[in-house]
Amino acid sequence: MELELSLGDASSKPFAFMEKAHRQVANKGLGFSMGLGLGSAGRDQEEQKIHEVADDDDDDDGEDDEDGRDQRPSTGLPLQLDLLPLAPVPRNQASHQGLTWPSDNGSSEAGSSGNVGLPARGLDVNRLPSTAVTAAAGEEVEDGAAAEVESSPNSAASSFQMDFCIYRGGNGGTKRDFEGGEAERASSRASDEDDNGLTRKKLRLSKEQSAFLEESFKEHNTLNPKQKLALAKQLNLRPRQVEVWFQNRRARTKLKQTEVDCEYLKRCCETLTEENRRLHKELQELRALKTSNPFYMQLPATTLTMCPSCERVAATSTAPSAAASTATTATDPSTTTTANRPRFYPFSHQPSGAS
DNA sequence: ATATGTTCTTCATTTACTTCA
DNA sequence: ATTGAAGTAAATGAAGAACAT
Repeated sequence: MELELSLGDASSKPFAFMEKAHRQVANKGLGFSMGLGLGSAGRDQEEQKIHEVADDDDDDDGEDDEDGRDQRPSTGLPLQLDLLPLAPVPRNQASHQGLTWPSDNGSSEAGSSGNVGLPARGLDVNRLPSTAVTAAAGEEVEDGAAAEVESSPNSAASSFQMDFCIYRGGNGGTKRDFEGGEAERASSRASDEDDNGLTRKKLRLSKEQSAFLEESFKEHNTLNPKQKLALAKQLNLRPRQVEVWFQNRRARTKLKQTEVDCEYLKRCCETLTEENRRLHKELQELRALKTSNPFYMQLPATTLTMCPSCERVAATSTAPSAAASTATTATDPSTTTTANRPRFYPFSHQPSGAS
């Protein structure tokens, strides 16, 4: 039995303790290992682990690796519902997880999937009317890529774009209905932006836009530039909005994971407390045994040892003479205790390999 | 090898907006 | 109908890493 609480430096060997724990569990079901890495190491994997299952099937196709930076082998991390931050993932790590994202050829593929049965109603709450967009194109100083999208030949007429118009529709339960409120809000936003660029207007994404982004996020939690542009085009958003949405989404995922981690650690703490209580009790019993048996009184030290064969824990002790001789010659007690000292095994058998 | 600039990411924070009492 | 607190999520800016030159 081994109690291991690892704090920090989870990046050095991320799964060492997990392997140990799994071995022990497999052996006798008594192993308990707990790893806790604190710090920034491996924060990226939290999200990745969450989606690893979904992404596993796609790891090989690599259709999104055209820009070269995203080409890297699969990490092959084991699927674990553990809470252990892993080693840091290289940038754009998620890109290799292989989603079938739009490529250069006009993104019609993604567009067809992107339509997801949503009706095109020709009003976008997050975009100015096409004429206004044209007029305001010069004002898009925030994101040069947005202008690129707008000016792209592919974007002309937006035959494949999703046109979102429902503002938190359905049971989202806003007080405003679409027919009146949305058009008004959209136009009012446009006028606000036109009035002064200083007032930051937060553009609420529609339910459909959020759902589509959510689906995309399930496939990948990060975007490469092409994916970002394609998504933006599909959703009729600025690329910067898509990027920000993914950033915030990753933050939410991490926050949720942190909550789960806290819950898990709480349970682990309770378990360890209970284990500690049990070990204290066991220690008291052993001390009582020691005082009641004069044989043990002559031994210089009593330690708990696990039998390598049966892995039962028992008290072992060194013989006085042997202990004295090693004490005079040994430079490193930790190495001499097991290597040189004759051992007393209180088990019913002699463990294999024991001298 | 080193310095510099660019791009991208995460993180903490701000702020617009919604919901509810 | 109004208001203010609380919650949510979009947006911002700083800092750092990776990469190219």
